[in-house]
Amino acid sequence: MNRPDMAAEERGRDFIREVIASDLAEGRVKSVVTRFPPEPNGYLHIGHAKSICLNFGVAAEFGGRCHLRMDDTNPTKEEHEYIESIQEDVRWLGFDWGKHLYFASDYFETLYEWAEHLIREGKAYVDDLSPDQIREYRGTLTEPGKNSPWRGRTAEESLDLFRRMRAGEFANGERVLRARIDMGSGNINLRDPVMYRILHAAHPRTGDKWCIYPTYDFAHGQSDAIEKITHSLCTLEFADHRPLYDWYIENLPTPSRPRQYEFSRLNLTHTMLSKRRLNQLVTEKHVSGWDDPRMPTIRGLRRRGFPPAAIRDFAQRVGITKSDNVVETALLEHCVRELLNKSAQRRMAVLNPLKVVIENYPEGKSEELDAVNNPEDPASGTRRVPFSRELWIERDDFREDPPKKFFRLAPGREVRLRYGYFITCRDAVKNKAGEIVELRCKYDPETRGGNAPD
RNA sequence: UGGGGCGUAGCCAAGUGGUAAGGCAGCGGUUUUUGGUACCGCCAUGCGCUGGUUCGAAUCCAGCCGCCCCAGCCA
Repeated sequence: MNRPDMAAEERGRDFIREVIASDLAEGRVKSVVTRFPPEPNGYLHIGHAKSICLNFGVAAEFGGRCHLRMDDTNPTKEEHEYIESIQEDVRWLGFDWGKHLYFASDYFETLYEWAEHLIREGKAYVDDLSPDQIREYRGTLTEPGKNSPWRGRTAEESLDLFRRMRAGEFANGERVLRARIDMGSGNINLRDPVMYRILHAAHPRTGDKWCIYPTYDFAHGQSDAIEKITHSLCTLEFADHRPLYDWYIENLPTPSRPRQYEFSRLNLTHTMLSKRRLNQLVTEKHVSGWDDPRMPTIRGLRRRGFPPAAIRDFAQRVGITKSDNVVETALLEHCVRELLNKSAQRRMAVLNPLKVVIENYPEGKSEELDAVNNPEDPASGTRRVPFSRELWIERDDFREDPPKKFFRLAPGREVRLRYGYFITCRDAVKNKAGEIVELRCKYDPETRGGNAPD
C-alpha cells in the first residue's frame, strides 16, 4: 500500500537491502562488502546478470564494495578462457571490482591449515570409505546415515593420513577428509560433509602444486571470511548449506564473520539457463559459440545488440525475492526497446520483396531523398535514400482484397512511401500460377519527400 | 527421522492489523510521414484453502492443500 511518509528510494527495497540497511544502521557492520563468486567453468548468462547487478548494485547503493572472486576449487572443470571471459562480461555490464579480484585458489594454503586445525580439534577425520560406500553410509532423505568405521580414528592418525594425501601418496577417490558433525542430521549437508578430495589434476592457476582440493563448502564461507565479506548473497539451492557455512566459520579462527542470504534464481520463458546445457550446445556445435546471438549468455545478448543498461534495468525490475519465478522474455525485450528507441538509428528493409513499377516516373531517372535517422533524436541527423522507377516493397504491405483495418497498398488505393512520394496502385500483375509478381503504380510529383500539399 | 524454501492478476512484484502500489503482457482510445514511440483509459469485492482472534485480517493464530530444492569426492 502507499506509504507517502516513506522516502522514494526506500520504497520497494527488497529483503536483502532491508537487512543491509538495518545492519548498517545498528552498527552490526561498518560498511558493506559483497562479492560475485562464479566458478570459471563456463560463460556468464542473463541469470548471472541478476546476481552481478544485485551484488555490485547493493555495494554501490550503500557505499561499500564488491569483489569478483573466482570459485576455482575444482580443477577438472575450470579453464583460463572462462576466467578471462567472466571478467570481460562483468566489465561490459558496467561494473568495476577495482583491485578486488580474488581466487579461492589464493586461499588453498590457509584452507589446508584450517583443515589440520579441525583434525587436531577432533572435528575432522580422514575416511577410507569408497565413494559408493560413503553414499550408502549417508542414508537417504528420510533415513539417518550411519557412522563410517573410520570416524573414530585418532587425530594423530588422521593428521598423518591427511598429510600423505597432500603428498600424493594416494590415488583419486582413495580417501577424503570429512568434518565430524552428525550422521543423523535431517540436513544431509551436516552428515559429515567431505572437506577435501584427492584430485590428481592440473589447476589453471596452481598447476600441479596440489593434488587435494577443498570442496565448495569448505572453501566458500572461509573465502568470504578472509575477504571480510559482510553479506554473502547466493541462490536458494544453497540455503540448506547455510548451517554448514556457519559451522565452519564458528569452528575456525577466521578473521571475520560473514552471513549468507539466499534469493531465488532467475528463470526466463523460452530460455534455458543451465551452464551444463549451454556448454552442450557449444561443444556439440548446435550454435556457433558462446556468443551466438541465440544464446542467453551475456556475450550472446551483447551480439544481439542489447545495451548493458537494458540488462541492468531488467535486473532491477525483476526484483529480489525467494519465490520461484519465470519471468517473461517480453519484459527483457521491453527494457531493450525502451532504451534502443531513444538511441537506435532507423533503417528500412524489405524481407519479402514485391516489385513496384512507377509508370509515370521517368525511365533511367533516380533521386535521393532525406530520411530522418531517429525521430526521437534530431541530433542523429538524416541519411539519403534512393528513389527510382522500380522499387520493392514488403509483400505483406499489399493486399489485393484488403480487409477492414488494412491501411496499406491495395488496387486503386493511394499510400505514402515514407520520405518518397505518394503512389497509387493501378494494377497487380500475376504469373500463370496466379501469384502477384509486380505492381503497376503511378506517383504524385507534388508529394516529394512524403509531404502532402493538400 | 526427514530437512529447507515458497504460495498476492496471464508473468514479475509492493504490502509488516486500517480496507490490494508499480511494471510487463493484454484490451480500448488520442497523437503520429515507423501499424513504432508518446499519452489517456480498462484490467484482483480479493491475496492457496478452511476455521479462529479482532470494530477491522493479504498481514495475527490453528489446521489443511500445492509447488520448488537437498541423498556429488560439482558449484
